[in-house]
Amino acid sequence: MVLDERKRYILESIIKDYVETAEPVGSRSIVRKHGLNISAATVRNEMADLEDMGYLEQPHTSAGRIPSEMGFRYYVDCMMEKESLTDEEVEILGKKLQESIREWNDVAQGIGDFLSQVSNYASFIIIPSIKYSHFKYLHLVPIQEGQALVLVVTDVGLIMHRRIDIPRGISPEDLQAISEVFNRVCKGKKIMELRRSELQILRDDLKKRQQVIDRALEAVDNLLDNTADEKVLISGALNILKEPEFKDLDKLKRILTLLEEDGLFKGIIPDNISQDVDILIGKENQSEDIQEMSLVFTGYRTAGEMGKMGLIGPIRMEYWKAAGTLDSVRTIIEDLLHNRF
Amino acid sequence: MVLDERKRYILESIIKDYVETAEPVGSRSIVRKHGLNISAATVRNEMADLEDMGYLEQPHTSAGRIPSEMGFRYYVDCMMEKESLTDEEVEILGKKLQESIREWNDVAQGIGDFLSQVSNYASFIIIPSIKYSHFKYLHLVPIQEGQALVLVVTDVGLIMHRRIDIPRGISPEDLQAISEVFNRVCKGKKIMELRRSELQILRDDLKKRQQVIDRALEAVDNLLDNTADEKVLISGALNILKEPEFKDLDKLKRILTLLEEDGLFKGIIPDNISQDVDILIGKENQSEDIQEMSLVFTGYRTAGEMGKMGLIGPIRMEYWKAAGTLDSVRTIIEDLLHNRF
DNA sequence: ATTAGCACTCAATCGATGTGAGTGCTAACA
DNA sequence: TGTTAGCACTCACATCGATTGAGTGCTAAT
Repeated sequence: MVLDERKRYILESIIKDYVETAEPVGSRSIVRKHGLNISAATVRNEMADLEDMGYLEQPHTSAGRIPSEMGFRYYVDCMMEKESLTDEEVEILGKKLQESIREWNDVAQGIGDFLSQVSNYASFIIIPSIKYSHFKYLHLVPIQEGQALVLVVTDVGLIMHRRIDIPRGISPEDLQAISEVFNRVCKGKKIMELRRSELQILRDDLKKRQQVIDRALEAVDNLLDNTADEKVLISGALNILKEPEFKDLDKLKRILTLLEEDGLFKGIIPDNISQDVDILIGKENQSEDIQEMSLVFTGYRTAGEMGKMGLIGPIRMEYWKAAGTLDSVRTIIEDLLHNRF
Repeated sequence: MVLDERKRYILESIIKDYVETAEPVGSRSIVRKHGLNISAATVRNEMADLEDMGYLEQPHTSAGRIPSEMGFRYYVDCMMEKESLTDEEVEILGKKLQESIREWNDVAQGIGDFLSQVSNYASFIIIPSIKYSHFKYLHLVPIQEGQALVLVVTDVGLIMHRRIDIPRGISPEDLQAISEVFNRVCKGKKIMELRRSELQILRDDLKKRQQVIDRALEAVDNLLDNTADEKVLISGALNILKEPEFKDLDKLKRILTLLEEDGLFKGIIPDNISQDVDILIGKENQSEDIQEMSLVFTGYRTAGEMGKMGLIGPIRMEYWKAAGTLDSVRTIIEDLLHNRF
């Protein structure tokens, strides 16, 4: 559907005003605020047209208009210009990342915090499952008599550990030797292939140290069970308290619960995701739970796998800023991942 | 102040009713619900007395009475019987703990979750700073050419790690040797004494491996900076959404923010804390931010240090259940800590 | 095609009124 | 002297109608 210049301008004005104030926008206030040299009556006619076409709606007869979800969709598809991070904001993020040169988990948390602070919406960032990353290194470290640490390192530099009990009398050299066997067998395998059953071969190989290997295998199993899933980090959930549309306690409760309970959240993010910024407005969301919210999200590439991140806000959302921010942040962190890890 | 039997019974009735319903309690409903064989008028006289003494108050002239903070205090001090966990609940906790035989951090999180679920209030659990625990073991583990892992183990079994860059040409044997020097010098020191300046001695000792030691020292510094403070875990913050006293959005926002932002929370928990269950009701709290809430908390002993945990709810709180729960959980986790770590 | 003018709509606000749960006081009673 | 029935009084809360005002749609003039 093609709109003429003036209709586009009016639609945009209404969207900007409505996003800012959360109030229906009237014809008078448009001419006043946006310096049009046509009369309110003309605007009214145009608005009536836009409503017929489905881009606007009226809460009730004597109120102004608000953009419909379709109106937002049109704006996002045909008119929006993404607003990237300012230099200042980029600098802030840079500093934040420099402070935490630590594990990627921490970095991700930092990025999530940044996203929610700069946008004033709730942010999420999903770290891809380690299942598909590659095993690099296993080390058995003696901790004290009777205990050792199983240390697993992956190719993206993720480090996981578990403590195990070992029989007395196993020397550090024994542990070293066992580690070496592990590494020989597992080199380059995918993490998800380190399953116990497939490593039984080791056990048969080295009868004598059977018990240590058994324990180590258990630890690896355990690590996989507990960390293999993708990880969801939410930041700034309380930002939604700022939005007037959630002054209703029940709504608020539903949404906060959705954001706080790990399990619930995963369901609302689409599976197939690209490196473009994608937008789902209100009922466009598959999951009913967030059909009164909008989702702006993108994928980021990390060592072969695809992570996801995005922002969650009201339908009346600053899509231009949200989309621009995500664009900027994605390129920044992909650079970072490429250079640092 | 001593109250006669009947006044005590009436006070208790009012507290139980008010905690349950959050509504002012009238004289009629007391005789009705609690099967007293005196008339409402008599109860009214008693209530007037209790109000004069400060144990009750009236929101307005024509409403029923609600317990004052002083009334709750009297109840807690002189009448309350703690209600321990049921056998069922103990079993649930046991199962939960068995599932997570992992790090103490995870166990603590599990306990926090349990507390908030079983009580329907927000829970907190504070893991004491590792500053005062003792260094047990340091290990430098080669990860790949040019990188090593600094592994620090404390006497309570906490394991921390940081990755460092090392010059090419350092062999695993070199790392082993350096580790041994570290361990010799640091054995039995408190973690907070592992500060860089005090370990310079190492550096002078081994000119040749200077750079590795430098990096390792940096890593240790870094670990201390980032993990040395006590750690606060909050669970079930959203439980406060259930309480009618927080239907006011502003209040709600203040309190949720307090619970979600790490820094803010520490200020509201008293410093000196014993292994008894302690209760702070409303304005008894030092911190203004939670003077419209109550705090029920206790200390737990872990390897020499004192951790803290507790529940946060409205003034109209089920103190008996909260206090009993904390009592039970404390003994359970002290057993656990004693046996397992 | 645009605009001024005007009647119309309807949410929101305000005030008056009624209702009811609960109290305090008094006088009678055991 | 403690207890109780009776009754007038208070006050939050709900309900109803009137008023207000921002905004619309329609019509007729430009």
